[in-house]
Amino acid sequence: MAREKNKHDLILSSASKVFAQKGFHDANIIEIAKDASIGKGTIYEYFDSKMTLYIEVIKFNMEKYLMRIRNQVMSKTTFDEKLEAYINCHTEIISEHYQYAGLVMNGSVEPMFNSKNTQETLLILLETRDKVVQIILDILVIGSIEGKFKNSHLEYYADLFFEMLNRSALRALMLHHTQDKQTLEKTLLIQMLINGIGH
Amino acid sequence: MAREKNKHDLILSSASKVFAQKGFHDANIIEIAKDASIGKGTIYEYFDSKMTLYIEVIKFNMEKYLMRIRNQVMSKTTFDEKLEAYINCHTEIISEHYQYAGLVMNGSVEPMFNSKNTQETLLILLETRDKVVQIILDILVIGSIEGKFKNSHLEYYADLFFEMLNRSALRALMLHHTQDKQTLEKTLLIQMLINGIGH
Amino acid sequence: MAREKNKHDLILSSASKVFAQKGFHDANIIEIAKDASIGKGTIYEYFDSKMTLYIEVIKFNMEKYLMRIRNQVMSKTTFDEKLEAYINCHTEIISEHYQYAGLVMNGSVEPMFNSKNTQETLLILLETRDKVVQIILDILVIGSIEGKFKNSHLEYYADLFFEMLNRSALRALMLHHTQDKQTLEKTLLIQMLINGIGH
Amino acid sequence: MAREKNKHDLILSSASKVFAQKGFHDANIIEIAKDASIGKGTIYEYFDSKMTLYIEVIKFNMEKYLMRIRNQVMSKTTFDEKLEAYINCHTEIISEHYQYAGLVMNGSVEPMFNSKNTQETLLILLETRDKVVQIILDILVIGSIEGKFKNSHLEYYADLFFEMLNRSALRALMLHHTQDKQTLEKTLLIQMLINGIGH
DNA sequence: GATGAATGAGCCTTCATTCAT
DNA sequence: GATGAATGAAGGCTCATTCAT
Repeated sequence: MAREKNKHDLILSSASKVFAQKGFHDANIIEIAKDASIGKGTIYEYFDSKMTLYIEVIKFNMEKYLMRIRNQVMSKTTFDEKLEAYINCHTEIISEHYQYAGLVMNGSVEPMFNSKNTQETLLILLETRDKVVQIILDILVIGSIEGKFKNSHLEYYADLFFEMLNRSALRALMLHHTQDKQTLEKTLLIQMLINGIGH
Repeated sequence: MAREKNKHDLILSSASKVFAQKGFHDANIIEIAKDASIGKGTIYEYFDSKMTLYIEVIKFNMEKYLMRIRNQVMSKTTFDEKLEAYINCHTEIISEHYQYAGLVMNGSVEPMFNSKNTQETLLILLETRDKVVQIILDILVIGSIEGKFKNSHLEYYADLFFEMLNRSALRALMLHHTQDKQTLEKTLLIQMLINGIGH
Repeated sequence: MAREKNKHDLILSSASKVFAQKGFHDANIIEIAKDASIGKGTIYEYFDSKMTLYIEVIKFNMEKYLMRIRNQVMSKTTFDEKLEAYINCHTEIISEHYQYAGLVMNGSVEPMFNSKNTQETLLILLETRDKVVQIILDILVIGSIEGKFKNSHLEYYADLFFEMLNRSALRALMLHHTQDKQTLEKTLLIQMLINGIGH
Repeated sequence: MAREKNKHDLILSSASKVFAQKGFHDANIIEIAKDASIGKGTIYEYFDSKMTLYIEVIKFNMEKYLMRIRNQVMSKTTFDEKLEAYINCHTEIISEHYQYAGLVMNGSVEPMFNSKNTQETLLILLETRDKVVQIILDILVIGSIEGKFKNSHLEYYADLFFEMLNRSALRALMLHHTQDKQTLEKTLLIQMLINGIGH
């Protein structure tokens, strides 16, 4: 788990792993410390509290998630390529860290409902969500320019696409779909999004 | 809170309320007992543990949720009516108990990831989900019979409809959409599902 | 340690003992619980926190201390008898619980200097001190009536008597004076207070 | 804070300040280090432990306290002058470092009652006390030579004078007496000590 | 010698669960 | 059956102390 990072990121990485496996409450500081092969106290040298650490973990993962999506999508040029890049990238991320990627969609965080800390975390999630939706909107605009579909309510559709693509990926993971089934679903999904189920 | 229920259901009802407000970990047995105006110990006469109670609460709510959806949808006959009935009913339920209704979609439960208890709970959620998807499939079949769209991959589309309709409702709630915006989105959503964004 | 008290007073009694031996910081809840032969958690059924318990212990002891002094002094009638009763009673109390009796004089409490809690505790100590000084003043007034000395600045002398009598008792204890030496000192002290060292 | 001291005394000085403000337990090594503008580890180059440092601080202050008293008293010649010098000097010291000066009288140290360390500290306090009492005894002997009062039990009275003069000063500080009230009390106290309250 | 990052023992407090009444 | 007093395991966090640099 270690490699050559600084302690701060090492802790973040272990915390990310443990929080993902156990959730905020069932994760405990000792386990995170053990995973990072450091002492309990060291965590408190870098983070004020368990809650703070949790928030930082979320920020950390959202950052990584956004970066990866952006890089993949930007490396393509056409609507079809970009959309596929997005879907593939997202599916990958979800299968690696599905807890955190899922957070963007669920828009909910486990600990301390309605507390200030939760509000801060929610804000991060919503901001990340907005940024991803913007990426999809950019893709849709390209599709529109390519004449794939007409250009109305694209903001709304970007939102919906986001939900559906994510849901589809997450569900595939949870229901342990085969590779074939996933590919079929992906095709059907895109076809339906563009043409509706009427065609 | 009580009226004339038996203690078992009274506890279930209070627990449902408190778990929804606080989540599994932040909810206390004592608070549930107070809400039900009974003694702490009494809860253990009816439920083995906090975890068991939580699972029962989920079962209880899934049952209620399914029942309500079924009743509403069955009371209508055409595709349009049934779909609208489904959407309205679901939106209502979500705004009343969005924590629990949300569970069906998130397919995740807070406490003790990967434990036996969680597996049991997940099973309940997946079963409920399957039953709701079946209801939607029934609606789609009627739409297909009505000639609204062709009859292929309907099982898959039912699944997708479910995700999208739920997501849409949940998001409307979370983002505090106005009534007007909700109505517009609902219309756009159905239009897109049937016709795609190309039209 | 137990006898037949209610739990509240049992805890207070054990806490009094342990706090006296170790001071606030070095005393720990577990030891107090063990001394009272109860579980750690039980203490928190009766007291909100370690700090609260500490304050209650002080109140408890001040109460007992005042009561005892009052009873002893009231049971006598002449100046000489009352003064001796006061001295004897105080000496006894100090040798039994010298930490707490000492507090009245030191006017200082160990934990959290300048915090709200400390302020509250200080107030209790000062109030107790005022009440004891009043008892001594009453004794002095009787002495004055008896013609033992003239009646001026008695309030001030009551204050000084208090300090000196207490100090004398406390020092005797700390320096492990013999009974004889204590008796001699007591006599000398009273003599000096009344006649000064000039006679 | 530093000026030109060696590190050892610099630490002692900062520790003295912080211990006085917070008490032994609530004072942190890190705070002492910050006050001295040095690293935490450096303290352990000069002192074995927090406890050792605390003891050294007490020794340090007792030394300073004795020195000052001695210098002031020696600079005078008559009983009246010496006594006043003592009182004034002590009052000054107490208002500057009342925590430490108070220790001599209280004869108690906060941390670890009954431990070996505390015993060592107590010894220092008692030795200091003895030395101060000796100073007062010297003053009384001069008074006796001057014919102010007869020469019996002076050792005992020296002890009592010490207690009373100190108490008076400490109480004046704690109860925030005005300058006038302090002067009055000082006069009354000396008068009573010499003549008793009967005159 | 000076430093401060790292450590882990220790402590307060919570809360699910038990059980005598 | 109903209760709530009693319990103690568990966990977050602090801080004196160490030691590699």
